Amino acid sequence: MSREIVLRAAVALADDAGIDSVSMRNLAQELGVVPMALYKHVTNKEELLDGMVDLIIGEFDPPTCGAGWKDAIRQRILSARQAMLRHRWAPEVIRSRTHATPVVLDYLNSLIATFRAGGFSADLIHQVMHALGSRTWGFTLEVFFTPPPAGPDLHTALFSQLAATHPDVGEIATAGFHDEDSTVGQGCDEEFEFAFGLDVLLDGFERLHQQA
Amino acid sequence: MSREIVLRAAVALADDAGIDSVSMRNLAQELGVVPMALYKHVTNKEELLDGMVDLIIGEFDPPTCGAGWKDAIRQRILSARQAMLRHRWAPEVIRSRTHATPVVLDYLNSLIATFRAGGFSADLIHQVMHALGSRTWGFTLEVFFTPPPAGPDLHTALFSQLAATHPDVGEIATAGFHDEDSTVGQGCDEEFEFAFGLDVLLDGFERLHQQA
DNA sequence: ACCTGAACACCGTTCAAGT
DNA sequence: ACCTGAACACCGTTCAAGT
Repeated sequence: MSREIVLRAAVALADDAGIDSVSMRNLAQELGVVPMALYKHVTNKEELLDGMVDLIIGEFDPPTCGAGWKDAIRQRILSARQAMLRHRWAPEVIRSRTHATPVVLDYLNSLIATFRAGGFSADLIHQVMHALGSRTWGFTLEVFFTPPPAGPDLHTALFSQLAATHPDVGEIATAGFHDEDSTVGQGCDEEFEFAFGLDVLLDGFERLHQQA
Repeated sequence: MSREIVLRAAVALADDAGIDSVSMRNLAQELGVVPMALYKHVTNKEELLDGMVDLIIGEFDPPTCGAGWKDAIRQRILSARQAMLRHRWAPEVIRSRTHATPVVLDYLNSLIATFRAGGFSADLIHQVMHALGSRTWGFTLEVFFTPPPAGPDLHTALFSQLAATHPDVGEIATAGFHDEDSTVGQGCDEEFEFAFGLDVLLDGFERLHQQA
């Protein structure tokens, strides 16, 4: 029993059974231990979640050397996105963090260093980091676009209802499908959407940097 | 006692005492009613939160006619941001929604209609809505950049510690301050940051639209 | 038929009692 | 000194009993 073991068990539990089942009581039971025993390795639940995020950041690709700032940032952020896909609970936990751990600061530092190596001014880096927002962590907030977990038939029913009441929303929701065989309402290519938004921002940053 | 009264009381309670104090039990007590009485007007807590979001969307400016798509979208989203500033709990609640209510769909519809009136293709509108992400709701996810609620002296202490361990993060965090008198670590002009990121995206959308 | 209190199945965390 | 079980102060929601 160490902090490391507790954190890894928490990540495994979240991967398997979802983040809702990561309670102090449940995690303790998973480890065959009394709930209060966890508080020896973690001062409270917030610190447990901080530690889980640290482990996930550890899965991000290290910064690539030699490439320009744009490719380096792009690749780094896309690798962060892969980590989010492996741990679907991670975006929700990351958003709920208020405290930056040393591991978080190291990651931010390495992104900043990449922009700096590309000749960006401190002021522009500041704006750029804000503009990227949660994209630095490999996800964006897709509010209300996330389809509810349901069977494909219920899904189709919900979509026809949507198409009837809000035809424009229905058309836009299905536009840009890259898989022609995809069922109606099955969802679009999230990888493509993510990269699209990222590239609009990175291209904008490049233009602003060249103007300065 | 009507659904309207329950929802307005919930919004008022969240404004005054924070979203954490909006529990079914607490809200019922605020209304001088037994907890189970709320379930007459709202089927569960999720629906209560849905209704609260609907009320906040009702505070967004109506679409402006006559202007181009870019100004119209920009003004609409900045007005959404003002609503978020009046109800600081709203971003957290909006992010947690999985279900789009009719009010939400109407709002999305009106944004889509604005892009369509500007001549955007359905495919481009699809990408553009994804790229905007939570910005359509007047906020972005500023993970780990939100300063913890603390007195200004504790704040300065935390910042000097940050500057010692991660000087680059410290410099970038304070770069681009627009108020020269602002205390170290007091935070930057959030209004400016938000508009900056929004404009990088809108400019990118304009360029892509003109190329097509 | 409607309303409502107690109860159920949970939380995170405190704290005193036991070893 | 260390560990731990019971207890505290909460949740959202169910459900049966009372009117």
